[in-house]
Amino acid sequence: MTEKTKGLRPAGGQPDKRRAILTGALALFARDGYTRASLDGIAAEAGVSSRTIYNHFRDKAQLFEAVIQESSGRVADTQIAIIDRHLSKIVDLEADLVEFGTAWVAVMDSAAAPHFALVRQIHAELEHIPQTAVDAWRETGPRRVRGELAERLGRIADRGSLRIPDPDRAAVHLMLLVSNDNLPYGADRRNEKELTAMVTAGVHTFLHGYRP
Amino acid sequence: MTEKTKGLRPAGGQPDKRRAILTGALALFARDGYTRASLDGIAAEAGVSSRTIYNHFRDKAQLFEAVIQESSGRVADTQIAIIDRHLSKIVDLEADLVEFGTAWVAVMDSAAAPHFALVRQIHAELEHIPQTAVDAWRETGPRRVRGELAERLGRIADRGSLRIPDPDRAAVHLMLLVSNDNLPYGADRRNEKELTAMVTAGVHTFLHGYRP
DNA sequence: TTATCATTGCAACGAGCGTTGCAGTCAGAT
DNA sequence: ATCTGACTGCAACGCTCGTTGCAATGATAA
Repeated sequence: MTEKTKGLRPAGGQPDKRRAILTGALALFARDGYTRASLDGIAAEAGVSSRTIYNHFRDKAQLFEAVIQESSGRVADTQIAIIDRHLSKIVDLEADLVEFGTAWVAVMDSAAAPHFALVRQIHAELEHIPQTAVDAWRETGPRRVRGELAERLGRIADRGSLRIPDPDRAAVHLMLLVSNDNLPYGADRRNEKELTAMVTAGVHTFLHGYRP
Repeated sequence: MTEKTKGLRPAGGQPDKRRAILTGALALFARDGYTRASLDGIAAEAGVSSRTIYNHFRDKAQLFEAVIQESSGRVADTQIAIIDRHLSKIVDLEADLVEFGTAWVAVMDSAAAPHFALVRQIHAELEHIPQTAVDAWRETGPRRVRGELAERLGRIADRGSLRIPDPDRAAVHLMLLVSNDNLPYGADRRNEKELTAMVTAGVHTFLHGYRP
């Protein structure tokens, strides 16, 4: 509303409105969850009439699934970029892994923080989301990222720097260790120093667990 | 309703009713989450009039917090029992850790499955639960378990079987690795063989990461 | 028996929410 | 200028839910 519309508009609603809706819906779904988040709240957050949402999405459920898909794809791209940037050319394996882990937790805690709050909502709502949507999300999100990371680790193992019997499992282990999976086991909120200490310790454990 | 009341009854409602309410509320809160779960549904699940719930608990929020506390304490006791049973007397460290991990994931997947579904709901609802309740839960639940496991690991390290700079971190790493943290990274549902493979691989990584 | 008390069923309230219809407005395309 | 289509504000619907009040029931303790 506060901005002027510019450019052509394809069929099915204006794309900037759609993007605004998706962004606002991500924010509210992430914070409040599917049931608690209201369409009026989403509309307000997006700066859009609540009636417009029904111009772009069939109902609340489909909006939720669209938000999941959109956010998952975007974040997966970001994570894969981090993987490519830090794990393509290896010079010092431990140092490169630490830098990878640092970038990993940084993006999880800042830019992609709403997305991972949404992921917690998804995990809580799993019984109420149609299986097809869950499968689609897993495929375009975590599975794709895990596959990319597993491939990189496998390539490093081929060069002899690691011994990895199961690349998928190694990828999961590395992600778990460097991110502490969002403090589930009673950890406090971390400052900068504790954060790098966590990443370093995780990389250390991973490295000695998979080093030949 | 269907059972006869027996024994004395202390002030504030009958204890079997209270337990039935807590059990039913755990089941529904775990499956549906705080907002979606209705008091009528909980009352039906518990075999109790919805009016009776207000005899035992002030409102829905306090019932939720009571369920969290009750379930967390019970499950923490179970987990600590597993820790004591498998990590007190060490004969073969790797074998004992694998047995520990096997019992760990078994209880998470069966007896305590509703509790960990509830934990996922807590993680999703964190912004809507009073800080005091969150702190109380962390203390009687994950923190207490982590402390117990850290102490055991530290004692093993004192005997020279492990080299552990930070026992708390080591405890978190071990729990993450043996449980894969409830398949967040795109893992499929596991059968029995994959489950032991997961535990074994996790123990292997942990052990080589922390072995001197 | 009588008194106490937890439990129950029912009715009611007020609020919030998803969803739809309708009329009006505004910007771009012909 | 006219037409098209998207957006908006408003009102309304039906529904669910948390919560409370009230009268009735049944069991226990004196």
